Amino acid sequence: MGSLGELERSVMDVLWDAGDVALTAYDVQEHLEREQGRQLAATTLLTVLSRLEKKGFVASDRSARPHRYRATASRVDHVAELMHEVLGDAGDRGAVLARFVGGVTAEDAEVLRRLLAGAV
Amino acid sequence: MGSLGELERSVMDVLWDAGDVALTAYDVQEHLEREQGRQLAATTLLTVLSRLEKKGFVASDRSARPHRYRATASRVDHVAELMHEVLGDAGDRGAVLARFVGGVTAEDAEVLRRLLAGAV
DNA sequence: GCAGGGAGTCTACGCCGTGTAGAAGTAGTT
DNA sequence: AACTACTTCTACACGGCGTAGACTCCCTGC
Repeated sequence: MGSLGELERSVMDVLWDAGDVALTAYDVQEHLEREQGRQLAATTLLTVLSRLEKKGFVASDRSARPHRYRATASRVDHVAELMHEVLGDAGDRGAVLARFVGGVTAEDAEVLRRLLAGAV
Repeated sequence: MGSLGELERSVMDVLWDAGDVALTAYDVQEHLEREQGRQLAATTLLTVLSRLEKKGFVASDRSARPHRYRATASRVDHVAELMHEVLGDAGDRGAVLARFVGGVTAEDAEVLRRLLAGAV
């Protein structure tokens, strides 16, 4: 579906790093300030979080007074899904996989081998 | 690097399908008309081709009078690279690969197994 | 060598997504 | 009821992309 802008991605990173803990917009604001030295108005984060929610990337708990937000999927899930999406409109899947595997590090190849072995 | 818009992607598809044959803007125009029923001005295609060239997706031969354009990389290369790019900013590569492999079809898994076996 | 015409580039415009935030509204606390 | 913390609404600028007209250039035939 929708892709992520640069600030949106930063916000998602904060939420993803928080794991299952739902954060408030102010938490996110603080994290960005601390980790990136980026000073943003609270309303900016609220807006971004709303947009992310509309896109389905975050869910919110509006019963808590400072609303709390959490990512709907983990970063791992998100990235893996992106990979599938990309592979999806590839044409020749086999060829793409070959090229993909060809460019992968030795460790990654080993990981893949193990994963595929388990699935027999 | 840069991503592709919707028309840009269509144009790339035409070029990719053409393989090594370099096409003119008018060829592309005709293909889009025929395959998608999409009527576009020639200048539109010229503009898009220029932008694609600036982004590095196509190369042009300007000695031929109707300039000829070809894709710099195959679709397969492009898609595989995208997959690597995505995997790149993943955080936990192993976890992503696991999730990725988990969602792959049986045939794809078989293909991967074969590819990885060969690389031993 | 010059005119005509096909082809390419320049410029432009509208739309939409995104970053950014103030103003205005709402609700909980005292 | 008022104060205040929080949220939503509205807004604006900017850049990418779809789209193409206007303008320019260069080759070919006379």
